[in-house]
Amino acid sequence: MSESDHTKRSRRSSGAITLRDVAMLAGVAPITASRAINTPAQVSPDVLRKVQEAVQRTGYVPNRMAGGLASSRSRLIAAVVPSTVMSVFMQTIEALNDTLFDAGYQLMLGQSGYSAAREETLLEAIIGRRPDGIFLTGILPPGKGRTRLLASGIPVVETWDLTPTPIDMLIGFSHSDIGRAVAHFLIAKGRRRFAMVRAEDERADRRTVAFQEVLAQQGLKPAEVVNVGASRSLRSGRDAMAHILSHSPEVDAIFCSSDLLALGVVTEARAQQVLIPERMAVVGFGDVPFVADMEPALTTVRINGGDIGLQAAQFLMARAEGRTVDARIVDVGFSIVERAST
Amino acid sequence: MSESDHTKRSRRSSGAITLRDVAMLAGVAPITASRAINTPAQVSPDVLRKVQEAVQRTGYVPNRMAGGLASSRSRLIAAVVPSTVMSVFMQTIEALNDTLFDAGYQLMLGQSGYSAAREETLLEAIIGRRPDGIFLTGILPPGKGRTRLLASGIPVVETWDLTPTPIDMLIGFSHSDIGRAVAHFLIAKGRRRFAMVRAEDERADRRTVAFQEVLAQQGLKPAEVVNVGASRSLRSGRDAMAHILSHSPEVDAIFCSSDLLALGVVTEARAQQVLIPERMAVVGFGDVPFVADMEPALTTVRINGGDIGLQAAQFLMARAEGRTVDARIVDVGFSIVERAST
DNA sequence: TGTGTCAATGATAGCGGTACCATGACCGCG
DNA sequence: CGCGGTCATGGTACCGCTATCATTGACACA
Repeated sequence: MSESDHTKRSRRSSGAITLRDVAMLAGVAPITASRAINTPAQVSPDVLRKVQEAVQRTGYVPNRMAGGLASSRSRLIAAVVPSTVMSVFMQTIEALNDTLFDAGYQLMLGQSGYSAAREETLLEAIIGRRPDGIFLTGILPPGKGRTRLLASGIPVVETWDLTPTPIDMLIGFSHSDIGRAVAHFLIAKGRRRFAMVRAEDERADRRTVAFQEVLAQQGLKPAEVVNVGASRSLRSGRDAMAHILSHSPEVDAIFCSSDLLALGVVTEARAQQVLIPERMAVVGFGDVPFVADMEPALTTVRINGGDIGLQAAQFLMARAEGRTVDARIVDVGFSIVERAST
Repeated sequence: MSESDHTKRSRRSSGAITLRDVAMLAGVAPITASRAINTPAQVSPDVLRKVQEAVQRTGYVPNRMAGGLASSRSRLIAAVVPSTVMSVFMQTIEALNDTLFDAGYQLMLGQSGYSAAREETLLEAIIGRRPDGIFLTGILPPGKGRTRLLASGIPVVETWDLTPTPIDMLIGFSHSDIGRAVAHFLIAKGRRRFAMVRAEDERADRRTVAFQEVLAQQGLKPAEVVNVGASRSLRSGRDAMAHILSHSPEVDAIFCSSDLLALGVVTEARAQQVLIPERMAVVGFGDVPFVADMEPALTTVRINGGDIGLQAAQFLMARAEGRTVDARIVDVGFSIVERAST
């Protein structure tokens, strides 16, 4: 009845409420309290009620680090993205996170910053947490990181790309196909002199190469390529467009490696009174939410980023729970959304 | 010398390499291996070398769940954002993550989705991981979540707002001040009939109220307020602008609650041949990276989001490491960046 | 009445690390 | 030469939870 009738805690204890406290209050063994919380069907209604009451009264929040350590299931999923700001990947991450959260998983986010060295450190940090699954944007090239990941045995989903040799699972689409499809699309529209505005990125590379191949097959001149490097801003798009207009005035169609760059191209075009689509067709990439309502509305390559996130979450959770995933490689495809800029 | 001269592992073991394995290979006790890895200064050069070699050979990655459990330091920081897609907060999150990562911390991301119920569940999930710190965008209103957070004893930083009664630490700015400042700014520019385009959000509320107060003080008519609800898209901005133009044609200045809405307003203006800034001044909020290069460049309220993330990271790490933070409330202020839209 | 089955509960032994304390070697010093 | 102090290393006991196996009692059935 006094304020000090509880046993003294060990010096090492963090002092927080533990399952033991709840069990004591409910008058059951810790393991029974654990069952009442995690698998209520396994305990009697009476015990269940008492434990729930004790949880309420104490404000107990289970320590998931301890639980994870004991059960080898962290209920943590790690995601690696190159960047978070204004990135097409965020729709995927949002869908991933939503799906995971509703199923009781937590998301750990890591930024690789488009740098291989950083990615390696990041992977090590991630593996250290023993997540139940790892989500990667893009494909991990062979190297130490890939080896480590393989050795860790953690389920992995690579996304936003296609390869016959994924680490584990894969949900993506073919960048080469996109390059080809856009080339055919623009040629069918009557365009003949092309330019590309692209960031430094291996996937943009493959779109570029495929795009150029189609031009060559059709006996057209290769596209003028402006590489804006790591700077994926609207400004870079504007600068690239200014460069194209002054150095290659004959160009009548531009394929950009992101919607933001395309927005820059369109913006510069307007500033210089270049009519879109009359004099210049512009195609973006990503179909981020706002490009449909721009003026002119942007023609772009639509990727269902949310779907990638959703499926990735389901795959990873399935594997975390011991189920098998049969379709390990999923091609979600893409579509060219034709709007006013072409 | 054979392939089976190692002791059999317990049935429960995950089978991964543990510190014990490394220690055995190096011929030292586990605790010594631990020291070699975590506090190399405490061991002899000889032992250090042997342990490092063993780590290399085995590909050992420490289990941070176990470490965290034993030391009560998870090296995990949780961040709560309303949304990740096209959000002004992502610059803050990027800076937060970068700073934390370089110091060996990992970021856990949670999306509250602008919903109080979800935020509560989220907080519980977060506390269960025993992070060393929690980053919140916005201020947590009194309620169960706040109580729980307080009870958990975990360092908390609230951000992007100001209050005299934070849970713990606070890095932000005054939304009322912004509302007032923008009102004065536009009045000084000669504008007299105002409108506001805003999303449903308590902080936007306070900017609105303060804005209206100034108008009242100056004997001006209250601003027309268009509330776009939860939809923060460019489309909503366009629709709101269309509504204003048809219902309140006398309006000559609009303050938007986000840059994206402002972009919508500007877009609709152009579509309807409404001259900006001649006939209509537009002010945004956030100064996201691309609005400076739009046409016309957007006048907006600049918040140094990166700085908030950086400082928040430093505060949380300081507290996680037992140091004290003296300035618990930091006002990072804001500025009105005047560009071509006013 | 014996016994097999099943549901509910409990005891025990870890999961993989680290805090804490103990030990022994070595050193300098009075 | 004895003593205290420092350094490197090790032993032990946890951190807070769950897997695994054991126990108990109720009940059905022969």
